[in-house]
This record gives sequence, C-alpha cells and structure tokens, in this order.
Amino acid sequence: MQEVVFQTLADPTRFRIIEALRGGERAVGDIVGAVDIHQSGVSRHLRLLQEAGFVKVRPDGQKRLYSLRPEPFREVDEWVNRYRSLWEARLDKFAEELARRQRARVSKNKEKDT
Amino acid sequence: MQEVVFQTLADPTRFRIIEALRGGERAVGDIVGAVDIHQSGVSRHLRLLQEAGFVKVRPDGQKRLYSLRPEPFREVDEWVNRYRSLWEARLDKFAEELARRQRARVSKNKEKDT
DNA sequence: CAAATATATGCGTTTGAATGTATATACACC
DNA sequence: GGTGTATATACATTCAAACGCATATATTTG
Repeated sequence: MQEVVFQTLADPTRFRIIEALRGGERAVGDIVGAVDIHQSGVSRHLRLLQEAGFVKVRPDGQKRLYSLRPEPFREVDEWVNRYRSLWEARLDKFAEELARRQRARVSKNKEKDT
Repeated sequence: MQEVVFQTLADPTRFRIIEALRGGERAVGDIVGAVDIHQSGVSRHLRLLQEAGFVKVRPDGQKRLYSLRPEPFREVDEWVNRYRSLWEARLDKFAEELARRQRARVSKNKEKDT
C-alpha cells in the first residue's frame, strides 16, 4: 500500500472530482462545475490524480476527457481487507455479502448515481 | 463517507501507528518505538486517531493501551465497494475471491503478521 | 491568420498540519 | 510525601500543499 493513495484521497476537492468521475469520463470544464474552486486548481488536482494513478486522460478536440483507473481502488480494497478480521471474523458474513451484492446487481441500472 | 477517514490515513506516521496496532492493543511507549517521531507527537497522533474513531483507549496502571476500532475500516470498505465495478465487472470474480479467502482461512493461524 | 474556447502552468501568498522542546498531569512504588 | 515512570498538552516553528491570478499552450472555427 503506497500512502500516496490515501494522501490523494484526503483532499476534499480531489475526493469530489473522483466522485464526479464515477459516472464516466468528463471534460475539465464539467468538473470545474462540480467543485467550487478555480479552473487552474482543478487542472492541478487532475495532474496529481493522474500521477497517483487515479485517472487517465484522452484528448477530444480541444477538450481533455478524464476517467478513473482501477488500480488505486484495488489497492484500497486490498489494504482494508487486511483489517477485515476487525469487524468480520466469520466468513459466513462474507457469503451473505456476496448474496447481497447479487441482489443489488439486479437493480443495477436504477442506482446510476448514489 | 466522511473525508476525515482518508485525511487520517494520509499521514505516514498515523498510518504506521495503525499498522502497529494490527497486532492488538499497545501502550504508547511501544508505539513510540515503532515510529520515528517524539513521544509527544505520538500522543497527538493517537488523539487524532481517537477523534477520527480509529482507536479506543483503555487505562492499565500508568500505561494507556490503544487498540483499533472497526468503524472507519468499514467505511473505507463500503466506499471502495462503490467503485468496485471499475475493476470487477463480473460477480463470478467475487465468488472466486470468496473461495480464495476460504482457503486462506485454513492457514489463518500461520499468517500472524503479513 | 485572427479570434474564441479549453486546458495547463508559473508565481507568489496563505494556511493548516506536523514536529520538538518543555512542562503538566497521572499513577506506582518506596 | 517523594521519586521515577508513562502519557498528555501548551507553545512556537517549520514546511508542504492548496489556492487565485495571470499567462501560456493547444485546438477549433471563420
């Protein structure tokens, strides 16, 4: 676990940018509309997010479309799993969680933005 | 998801303190030996960790024994699960993961400190 | 080429967080 | 009560990171 992952997530604006990118790729201008700082700040945050592996970018005319990359999320998942025994001693509960997610999958198209 | 969780994890020293507490409750002095800052700094970090819900404390004579609390780890787990579709589209893989963990459970007593 | 749009970057400022030193508080033991 | 040990806190300092402003770079359109 590289601590840069948590350091990246610690900033409220970057956190909001990541949330904004959950719905798919977005242009910088769209992201600026979703957070409350200046465009230059958003560009800087996007560069940091890119350096930390959270986002990739794709040119589209004069726009640049940013989207999420899976790696850092995997890292967070693996890290927190090392602490799973703290609250989930029995693997039965893990099976229950599997069932819960299978049910959730059915209504997947409805949740769109939680 | 409260961003205070990630802000707490972002500091390298706090991160190491949390790792040191994986093995169970520890006195402040033991933790000081595990990180490379002054005792006063460790006490401050422990206060922040307590305020963020990561640790609880139990008096034991003149010592104070700190240990991990599950809640913030649950929060991280729930948060990252919202992004799970990024890297794990098919639930079959989740079932595979379940099987992997069940196998891991068998050799649970050996892993001790990963 | 000129103008408009979209994004990135250089620069200086500000602010919050981490740190060490010194000291205070709490407990144990004699 | 006095001494030693363990932990917490007040205070001042330092430093990194976020920010806005201004400007540079790239792309489209006319």
